[in-house]
Amino acid sequence: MTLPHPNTDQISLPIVLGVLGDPTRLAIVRYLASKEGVPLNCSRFLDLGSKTNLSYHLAKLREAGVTRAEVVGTNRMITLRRTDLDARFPGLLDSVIAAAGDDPALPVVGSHDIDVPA
Amino acid sequence: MTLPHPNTDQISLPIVLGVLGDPTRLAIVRYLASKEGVPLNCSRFLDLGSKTNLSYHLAKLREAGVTRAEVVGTNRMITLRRTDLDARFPGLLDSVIAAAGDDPALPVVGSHDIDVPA
DNA sequence: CCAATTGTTCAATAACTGTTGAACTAAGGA
DNA sequence: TCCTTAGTTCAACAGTTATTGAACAATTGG
Repeated sequence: MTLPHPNTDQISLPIVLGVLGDPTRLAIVRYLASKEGVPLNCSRFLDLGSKTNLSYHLAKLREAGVTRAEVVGTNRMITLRRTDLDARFPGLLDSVIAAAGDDPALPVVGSHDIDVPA
Repeated sequence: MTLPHPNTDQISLPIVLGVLGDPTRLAIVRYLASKEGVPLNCSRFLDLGSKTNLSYHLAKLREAGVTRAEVVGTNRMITLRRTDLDARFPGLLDSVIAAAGDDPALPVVGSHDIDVPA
């Protein structure tokens, strides 16, 4: 009942870069990074596309080794494989997330989230 | 007779990542980084593919803002746009080059150079 | 059990990508 | 001038990618 993930040492640089070379997936990664530690289910990303389309993009990210998906009931809890990526490609994820962080051209997840004042 | 290049602020993160998500182009960038400062003409990369194919990949890199191509006679002198990329996406190029630096899966430029280990 | 929720799989499709060979342009040197 | 060198452009092609709706599977709650 677990989903296939590459081992850390199987993660390929060109594949990771290719997978990140898509605005939808970059937006997913940016959102995951902003909620690090919090496992999110797929529906969290529905702002970015249809259910089917998200399933496709999340599978790409998982197969590339960028994300991990854990099956919990009917949910797949998605997390960034930060530790693994940092070990394999030091600094890469940080610089990508920083660059994506203020890119207004990327689509946004949770634009209608409730703004919680401090 | 100058070739079109994007301005620094026009360089797009997903486009750069997408362009780097190809082994041939990563090999080109890795080689350019290893010869930084030295302008190289296109023929330098013929190990990686046919003349036509190289023209295609080098155009992709140039249009994405990763490389600069200067016309000098019948040659195009290719350089990495390191300063521009560092300004736009701090740390990104360094981490990509470092990650590519020891990737045995990438094709190699200049395998006939003085490269032979004892 | 039944129904709702969560997400995947499938087939179809349109668009894009990488690769090729032939033909082309442009500059430089004999 | 003619030939060579350096590189581009073009049309064609096979393969891949992103997207969609319909159908499917699995789990959970009533």
